[in-house]
Amino acid sequence: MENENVSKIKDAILRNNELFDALAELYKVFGDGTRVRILCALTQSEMNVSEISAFLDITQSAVSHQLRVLKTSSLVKSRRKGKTMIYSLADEHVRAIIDCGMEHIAE
Amino acid sequence: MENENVSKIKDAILRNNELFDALAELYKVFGDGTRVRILCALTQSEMNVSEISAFLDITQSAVSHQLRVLKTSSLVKSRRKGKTMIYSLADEHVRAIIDCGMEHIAE
DNA sequence: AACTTATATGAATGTTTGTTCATACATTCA
DNA sequence: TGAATGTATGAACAAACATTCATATAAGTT
Repeated sequence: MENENVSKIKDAILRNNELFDALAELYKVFGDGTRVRILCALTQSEMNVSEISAFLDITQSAVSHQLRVLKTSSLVKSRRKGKTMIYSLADEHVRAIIDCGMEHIAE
Repeated sequence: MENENVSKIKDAILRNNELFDALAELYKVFGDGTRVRILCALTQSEMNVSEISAFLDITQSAVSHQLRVLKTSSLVKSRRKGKTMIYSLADEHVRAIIDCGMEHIAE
């Protein structure tokens, strides 16, 4: 009986579309080569836009567009330094998520 | 000097597009509400296609299509049981990746 | 064998998405 | 202030993708 209730709660959670959409949205951000590269680059050290662009050999415009996506998703943060904008990982979760995926690939 | 070499190696790794594309491909699979729901459902117990379809209220066809994607990505496995096909998570990494994302959302 | 149930699949369609190009905005420097 | 550098952004275009519908395949049932 207790078990049955738990099961019903689980069902309710599983049917909670908002939660899963949020989860899917998060992974969707990691689901692009350019963005993953940017995130991994920032794993090493913070960088400004030009540096990211040069380091990964991606157009400045493309980098900017993707940085906006990453910032909207709260995966990176930025601060101004003179003419440049320095980007860095927003928190350690990003690293954790990347590592988690890497482990699966390395299987 | 040692440090410089390490840095160069890191650079080389970071420029390894194949690895990041693989990572992005993996996350791309998680980056869809339907697929995440299916995976989470299978987190509770294995299910056949009809059960998944009914449980999540998604068309049988849509479920089948997405199960194929999940299977191609080695995230689920299947076995036949009479007329039905029973699907289950391929391994524990799937659970780990989902949990990892959940933690970020729950922040 | 014919029928029914369960699942898979192909084509069509509408939507989302990443990049490019051009250009605007912001900051420093002369 | 004007020029130069660094970054952001909007529009346009092509490619990728998820769902639906119709139908095919497969296994059990009578």
